[in-house]
Amino acid sequence: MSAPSSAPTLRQRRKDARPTELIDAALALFVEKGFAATRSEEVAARAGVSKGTLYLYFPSKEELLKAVIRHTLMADIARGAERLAQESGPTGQLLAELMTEWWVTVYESPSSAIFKLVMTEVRNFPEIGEFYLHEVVEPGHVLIGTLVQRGIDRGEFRPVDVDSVVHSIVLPMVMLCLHKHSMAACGFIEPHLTQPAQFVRQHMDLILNGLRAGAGGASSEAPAA
Amino acid sequence: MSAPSSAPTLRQRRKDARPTELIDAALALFVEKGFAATRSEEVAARAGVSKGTLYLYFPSKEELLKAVIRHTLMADIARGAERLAQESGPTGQLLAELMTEWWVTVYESPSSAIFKLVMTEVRNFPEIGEFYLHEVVEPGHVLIGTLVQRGIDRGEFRPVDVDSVVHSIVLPMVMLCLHKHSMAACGFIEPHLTQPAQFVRQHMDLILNGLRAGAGGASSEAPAA
Amino acid sequence: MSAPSSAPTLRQRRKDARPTELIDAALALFVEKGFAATRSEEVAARAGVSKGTLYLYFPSKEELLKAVIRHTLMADIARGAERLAQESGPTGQLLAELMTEWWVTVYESPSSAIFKLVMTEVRNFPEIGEFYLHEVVEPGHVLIGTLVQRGIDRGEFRPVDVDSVVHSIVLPMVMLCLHKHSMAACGFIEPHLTQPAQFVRQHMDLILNGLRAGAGGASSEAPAA
Amino acid sequence: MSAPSSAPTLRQRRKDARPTELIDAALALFVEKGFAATRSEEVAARAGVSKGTLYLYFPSKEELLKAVIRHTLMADIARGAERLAQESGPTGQLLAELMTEWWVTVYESPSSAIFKLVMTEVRNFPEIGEFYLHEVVEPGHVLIGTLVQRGIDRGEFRPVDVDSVVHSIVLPMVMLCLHKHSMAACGFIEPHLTQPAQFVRQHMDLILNGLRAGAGGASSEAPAA
DNA sequence: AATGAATGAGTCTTCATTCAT
DNA sequence: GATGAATGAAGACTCATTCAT
Repeated sequence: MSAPSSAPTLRQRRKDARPTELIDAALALFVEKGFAATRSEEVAARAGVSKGTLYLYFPSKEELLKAVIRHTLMADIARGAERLAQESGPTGQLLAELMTEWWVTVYESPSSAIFKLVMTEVRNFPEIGEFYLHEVVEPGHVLIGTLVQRGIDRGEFRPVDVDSVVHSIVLPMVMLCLHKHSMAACGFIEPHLTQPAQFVRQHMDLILNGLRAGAGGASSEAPAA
Repeated sequence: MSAPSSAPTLRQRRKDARPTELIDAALALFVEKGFAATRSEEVAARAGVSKGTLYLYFPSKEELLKAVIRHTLMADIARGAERLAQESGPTGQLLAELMTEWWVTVYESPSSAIFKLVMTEVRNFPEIGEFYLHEVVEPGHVLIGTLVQRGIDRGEFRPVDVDSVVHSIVLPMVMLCLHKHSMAACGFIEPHLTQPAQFVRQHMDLILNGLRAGAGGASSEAPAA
Repeated sequence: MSAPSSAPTLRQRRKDARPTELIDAALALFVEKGFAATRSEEVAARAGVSKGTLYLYFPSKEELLKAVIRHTLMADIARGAERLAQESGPTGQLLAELMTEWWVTVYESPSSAIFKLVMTEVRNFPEIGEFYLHEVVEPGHVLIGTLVQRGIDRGEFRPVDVDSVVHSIVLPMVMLCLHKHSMAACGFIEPHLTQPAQFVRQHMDLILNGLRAGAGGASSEAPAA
Repeated sequence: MSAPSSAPTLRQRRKDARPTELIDAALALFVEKGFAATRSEEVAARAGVSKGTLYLYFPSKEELLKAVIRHTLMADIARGAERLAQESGPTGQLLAELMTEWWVTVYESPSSAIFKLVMTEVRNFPEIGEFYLHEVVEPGHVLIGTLVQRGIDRGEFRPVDVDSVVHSIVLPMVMLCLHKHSMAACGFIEPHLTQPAQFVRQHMDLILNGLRAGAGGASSEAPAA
């Protein structure tokens, strides 16, 4: 209807950015107030558009939620895998570095919010869980698990239950992200839980020490169930 | 219709039981669907009463939420403290036993659901966070922290940052509870995350090994921040 | 079920008083908040009984309303008529005395509240209007009208439209009652409107002066329409 | 479907008209059934819109009530004052004309309904009373009082209590309005109370005659309190 | 494409009324 | 008779979604 020459550039740029802007706005609000308690008009307002525009890009609030999760994770999913490519030196050190760099990044990025969102909404939208499990949990678990196994194989680590160790390593990091978007976001701050770099380092130090080859079980009980 | 002998108390008995029945129903639903997405009528129905009856005992849905948290935690709060009274033997063993018994109990009890509920709702109802922080987080942290410090003082553990270790110990346990009521409740089960007894034992074994006196930091970096 | 000898006295007295107590409580609340905005439990509470007891005496809230109006008016209806019996002396003086004594009494009695109640609720419960019209408005109008006519017949008053004069006489008095239970009850007091005795005297003085025989129409216009 | 010429304003025109349409609908219903007994959906329906639309323009039923009173009075408030500007001729005539023209207008206009609404709802919403007192009662009282005083000062009227006379003049007019929206609206019609023009004229004739200079108090009692 | 007025299904909450005790 | 726990119909208000402009 108008001249196609120069106009499309600016308008096009905005148009392309819209979905992302809406997703970012939705992520922030869904994580803050929960999906059910967030009004779609709020999302639109935060993205600087009107209610109607939201429905131009997403057919419903629920689809917006799914888009939020898919889109936000895409960015950070691969990151960890890349890290692994640079394997070199002793496994412990690699593991410590991987966790530190990766998790601090995740903690600071919008991805950290996804953990809370998934936790909060899986039971209402199980598809979310499926996606999250296959795209995030499993690859991540395998990644860390592979490293731990390598350490055992090389004799750097004592023989332990790999899956269990992976959880001992990862769960606190996930918890940190959840905390950031729940208690911490309300001002209930505990120093250690809001300085992820420091905590990850100390946590990995403790874990790696616990993995050190040559040491038996620490307690008087056997490590196995 | 019924024997007149026990009749006089029947009504009263029901009345006394109502708040608890309603709270239990509410806990289950709030944790499953979230506070905002749970209709008050559903809560009433699950408790076996009508909509109106709910409002006979709680002035609003929001007050019901607060009652749920207060009431449910009360039961389990003291439990941990009691455990500590039985201190004896080496600190590591005590710590492992404490964590195992206490957390398996918490994990199986309704209290485990509270973690999710608090996480999910703090940002909408900050009073909840205050209560949770003072009544649960802080006492628990102090309890474990005291034990770790004792271990260090007695030379059983190497010197480490106590707060950080407490988090390394506790966060995975909390995460287990969250997982139970989110992913696991949807059927996305990871074996280790749904057998808390086994995991706690292996986790504590790893941690205690990492705390063993005589060992330096595992990684090339210094243990202190 | 119990001995009929002495017990019935006290209990019976209370029982007989109940309906009246409930009616008084209802009148006060219906006039204050309106019928629709008054909860039946409030009425019961104000009468010192429980919700259920109210329904022992009145089959529904609406029947209670009608009972309130019937019962409350009964007392004061006859009063005016009695006054008239004592006719003696000049009509003007009789009229002034009648209005002063009668209306000050009505203004102070619960009957004054009835005016507001009827006004407020007729449109929802027209039966009320019928009753009020036949039992209160018409007798009262006839009573005053008869006196005015007598004054004219005797040559004490100039010839005027009797019905119109009756309204000029009575409407301000009714208005005083309405004011008492609306604006004045909220603290918006205008001195003249809350000292009925004084106002009635001055009002009647003005009216009677206006009725004085020997005077033509006051304005330049003819008195007739 | 419609001509595209005037189209651009159609939507806007409707939007601008909505608040007034809603207020008119609300006035009619609140006066008919009372505020508490009127459902907000009824108001919307009478204005030809849906429930939701009402809340687009007024945040709550209570705010709608206040808007009704403010908005409806605005129109007629100034009217009386304007009338006074045309002062000329003898005070009595001016007063009679003022009352006749002004009150017949008020009686026929929606403002007449406001008297009932205020009376009915002040005790539940005292702010209404404040507004009504300052914007209607006091200005009106002063307006009439000034005229009466002028008549006394000029020797046209005998000395009387001005405030009392103002009430003798005004209260019946207000009562007429109340009657119109209560008993009369139910079909309980008394001829004089529904022909305001005629009544006002006769009423003012009576009053002005009663104010005539040169006449003493009519009754045997002194005119002063 | 963007807007925001309009809708009405859905939810919280109240309250007249019932009935077991 | 008296009570008050329980009910559920009804009403205020919200919000996802549509659609005329």
